Amino acid sequence: MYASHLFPSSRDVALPGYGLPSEGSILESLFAARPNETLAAGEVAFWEGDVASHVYRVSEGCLRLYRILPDGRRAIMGFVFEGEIVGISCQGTYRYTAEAVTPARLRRLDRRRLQALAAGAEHLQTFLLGRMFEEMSAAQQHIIVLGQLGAEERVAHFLMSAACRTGADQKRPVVIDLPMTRQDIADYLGLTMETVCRIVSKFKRHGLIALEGRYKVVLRRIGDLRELAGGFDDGEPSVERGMARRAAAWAH
Amino acid sequence: MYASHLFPSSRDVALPGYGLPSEGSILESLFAARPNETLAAGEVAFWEGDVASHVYRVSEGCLRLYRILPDGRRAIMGFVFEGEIVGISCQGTYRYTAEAVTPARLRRLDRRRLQALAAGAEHLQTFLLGRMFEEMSAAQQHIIVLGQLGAEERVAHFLMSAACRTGADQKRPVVIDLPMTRQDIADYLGLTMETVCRIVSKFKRHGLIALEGRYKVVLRRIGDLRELAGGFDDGEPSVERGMARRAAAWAH
DNA sequence: CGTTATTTTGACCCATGTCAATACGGGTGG
DNA sequence: CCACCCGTATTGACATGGGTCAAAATAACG
Repeated sequence: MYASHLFPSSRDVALPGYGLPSEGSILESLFAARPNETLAAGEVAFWEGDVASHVYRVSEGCLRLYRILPDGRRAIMGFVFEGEIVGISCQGTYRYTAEAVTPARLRRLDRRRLQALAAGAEHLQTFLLGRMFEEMSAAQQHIIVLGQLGAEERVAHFLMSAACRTGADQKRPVVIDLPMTRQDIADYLGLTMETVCRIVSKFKRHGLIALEGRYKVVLRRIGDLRELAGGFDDGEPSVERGMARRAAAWAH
Repeated sequence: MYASHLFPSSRDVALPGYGLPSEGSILESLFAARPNETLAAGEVAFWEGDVASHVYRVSEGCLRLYRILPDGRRAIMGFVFEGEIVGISCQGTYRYTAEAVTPARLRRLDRRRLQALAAGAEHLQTFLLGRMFEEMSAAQQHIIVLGQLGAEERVAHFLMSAACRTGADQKRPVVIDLPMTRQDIADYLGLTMETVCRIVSKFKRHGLIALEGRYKVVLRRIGDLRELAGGFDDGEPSVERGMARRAAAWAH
């Protein structure tokens, strides 16, 4: 059940979304056998409150996951990209609406069937559980971003997360795709669209990034961005970092 | 109901098919067989980054769960009270430090042993999984509080959460215990101590609450507090609420 | 190409943070 | 049991980050 060691902790735990790459699992073959459904931009895969009957794998495109508060505010809980899975950590009903940012395609697995399969397959069970741990970890990371970081830090962190997710991490100029709107980013980071714009512009002005059209960003000085992001990342704390924190904790 | 990360109570597992009372008591009896260890206020049960070797049940007192950022900021991820369990949703290493707010006592279960037991006990497995879902749900709730709510809303939500957890929810004047310091509350809500103070004072001035000493609050007008909290709670969305959200989503 | 939604920028304001001074409460020792 | 003391909480004055409202610029798409 808690066989964590079996799973290499993924490096991309801090990514803005809840879906994580799923390569290398039997899940892949299960999904591959399902039809590839199409979603136009703005269409909804499932609604918050719906019975969580399926687990989805995005084969193409990008989804936003959000909740609408009673007064109309929208909280984006995450984004899901190609190759990632959504709907695993739901119980009973979905906790957010999943809507296509771009035209998208996805395959769905029946939850009950998946559950039944997992019951007999130790490693599938462990894999799913590992996924939940990752989502939990990502949620905790997001809590820290929203609770502790200022606007610049949040945007920098968002860019870094996107970079990590895109794969290329340390390499110099990384180009990342941000198919979502500024408003989406704002709703995800707990800021306004205008603030996101200003900060992006500022980063550009200072040469940290460059824009290529509306939905592509070149990260030109990743080190500086990481520093701006608060200097913390999402991996398991290394020994030294663990110690550093312990020391910091002692200080007060 | 109102959040619960704050107070992830182990009793109110109200989701259909998960966490039946008897399932909980298995875990209870496992814990009951363990020695009751003592922690002085300020002592640490485990550190962020430590190998997550045990699961703990607080038999008395209150713990704060936190992470320290590289620059010294402290993010409190939650509080744990008597009867509650901590450490279930960790993988490999603990993701936060657990420190006693008050003098506390707790019992620990070896994680590997629990794992082994769960492997043969379907309902124990289900129970543990249900707890993880709850923690996930609570984390998502916290994300919304931090990302979308203003300072007053956050404090109101915090008080409501505490009230729900204390049990009495609808009854008029509810007295709640807040053994943590204002700074703790601030670090939990992503505010400053001063802001928390001002808002508490304001609530008092307006007759929403009354203070009894430093660590007890009387909620005198729960309805108003709930409204201030943003009018949303943590339960499964009801049908109407689901529809309302859907409508709101359509609006744009 | 033109049309329209999205983004960007600007001016202004407010909520919340910061810094600093008191006040309070509760634990301790006499 | 009382009084003192120190850490915590509260309040105040001021600064500022980020929100709001509005206008202008830009890019995506037909």
